[in-house]
Amino acid sequence: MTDIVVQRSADWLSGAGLRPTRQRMTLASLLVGDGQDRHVTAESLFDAATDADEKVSLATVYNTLRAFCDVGLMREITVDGSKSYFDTNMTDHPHFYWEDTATLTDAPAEQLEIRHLPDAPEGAEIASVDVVIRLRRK
Amino acid sequence: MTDIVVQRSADWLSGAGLRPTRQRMTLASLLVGDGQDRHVTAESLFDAATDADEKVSLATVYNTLRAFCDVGLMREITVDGSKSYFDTNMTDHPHFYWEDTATLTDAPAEQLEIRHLPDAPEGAEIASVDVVIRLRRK
DNA sequence: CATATATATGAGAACAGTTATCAAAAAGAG
DNA sequence: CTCTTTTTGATAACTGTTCTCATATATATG
Repeated sequence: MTDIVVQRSADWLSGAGLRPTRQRMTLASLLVGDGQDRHVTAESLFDAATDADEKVSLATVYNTLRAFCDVGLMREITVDGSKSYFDTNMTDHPHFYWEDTATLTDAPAEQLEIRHLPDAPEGAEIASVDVVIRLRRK
Repeated sequence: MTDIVVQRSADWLSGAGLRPTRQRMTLASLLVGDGQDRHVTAESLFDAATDADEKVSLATVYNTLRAFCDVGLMREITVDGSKSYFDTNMTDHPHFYWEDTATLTDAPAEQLEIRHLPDAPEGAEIASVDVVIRLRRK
């Protein structure tokens, strides 16, 4: 883990008021260490940590992903009934879901233009609008 | 179950080439018996059958919902990580997801106007576009 | 630096939703 | 009817996730 990765990870955590424990630093560096956004499942992040020879329990991966969401560092994306996906990109944007590999990537937000949205029914307000573009390999 | 409900349910099944067993007729009548579209989970449909004093096992509810999807009578909608939702409305349309009750309803398709959609990445094509409007009660 | 207090971790149990198993029952064909 | 195929359902198994709680770690305080 280079200095800049450590720095970025530490900043990311402290900016949200989270203590920089060894496990959180490990996961943070895997998530935002290179300054890029990332989409993970609990399992994929656990595997990534294991591959990097970092010991983090699966329970902690779950706890930590939830903690990151709670403090607004990540958001949960619902694309598939069976697994939860988490995204470090907090801006409002659509997603590509690759059906063959069950992976999630960002779709360019500037290419989505919604001209009109259904009105929220009486007594309700729109909390968010999720757009998932399902892709099939040609 | 009135004649028209029986008729509609039988037609719905036979149109898809499915045998009209007692269980399928029960579930079909609950789903499309009144000619309206419906959104269910396996559990909600099982409960509805139970409430109607019709004996259908939970396993059969799952089998049947999958069978209905396989033959194109229904589609599965992904809105929430924990449960699968099924919709009898096969047209392309957005959904309202009511966060407080975890229920799904149709949003008026004619009120959604997508002017431009991100291009599918090289080597991929768009299979479908899911739009879920999350609602919060005011 | 030492120690107290609050917080985080992890092994494994528990849990929810769903799928698989497979013998018994029911549907349709001949 | 009888035979063959399909469907059903009780229950076990499975998957992803959450819970439990003793132990370990981080930070605050003296």
